[in-house]
Amino acid sequence: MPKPDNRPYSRYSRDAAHLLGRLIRRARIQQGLTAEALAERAGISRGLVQRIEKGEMGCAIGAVFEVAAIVGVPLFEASPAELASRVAETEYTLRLLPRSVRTSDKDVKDDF
Amino acid sequence: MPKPDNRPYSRYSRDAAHLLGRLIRRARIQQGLTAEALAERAGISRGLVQRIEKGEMGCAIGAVFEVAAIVGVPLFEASPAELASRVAETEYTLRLLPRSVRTSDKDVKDDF
DNA sequence: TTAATATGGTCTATAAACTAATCATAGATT
DNA sequence: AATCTATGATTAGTTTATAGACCATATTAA
Repeated sequence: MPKPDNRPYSRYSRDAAHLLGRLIRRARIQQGLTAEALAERAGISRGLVQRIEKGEMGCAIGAVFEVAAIVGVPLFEASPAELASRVAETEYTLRLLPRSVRTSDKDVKDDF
Repeated sequence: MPKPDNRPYSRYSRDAAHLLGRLIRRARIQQGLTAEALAERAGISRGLVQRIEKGEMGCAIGAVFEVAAIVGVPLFEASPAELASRVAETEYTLRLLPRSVRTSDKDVKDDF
């Protein structure tokens, strides 16, 4: 089951997708860009742009991020250089961690 | 064409997806969570968790954001409350903008 | 008000994601 | 070193997203 749209999504992830969609839409309109024009630049259909701007959970993250990049919505509040830097940094700390996890269940830490 | 993985993605969007995947993987391992255990909690398959952690562009944004939320990777560097606040704020400024865009092509502003 | 067009919605065909199962390997624990 | 298990990868089958065309409506500009 590929996670149908009526199933359990947390409010946090839904809010995040929704916010991203609205930020994209706002940026597009502020730049006087047509939904169709944006779709062309991103190499996707106008219908997909609409779904992205609505924050639908089924859209491919590649399409969403690409559109965001085109209209200038920053991802991770980071510039291109900062993004690359964080990728490298995360890649490094990841190498210091165990590559496999022992027990199946442990403590959860979703507080932030 | 739903944007096949060999096609033109900007470096920025690819870096963003890649970073998110690695952040998720790091958080999961730090919490001693098995890929399978994480998949169960998110209601998706283990294979999808693997693809998400690799930063593949075809994954549904809902699945990616949900997994991120579960392991505690902040989206938009924001807490749940901040996220909701930004949604409302964006929704508001969006209402002040024209609902439809006139000309097809205008100036692009992807500098940040 | 009228004309032009951007948007929103719906439909069908196609491409792709996703699941589930399996296998091989690497890693961790005793 | 030996055992147990998590991970990585592959395959086939199912479900879904996406493209593309279309129509109706709303919005903008003249």
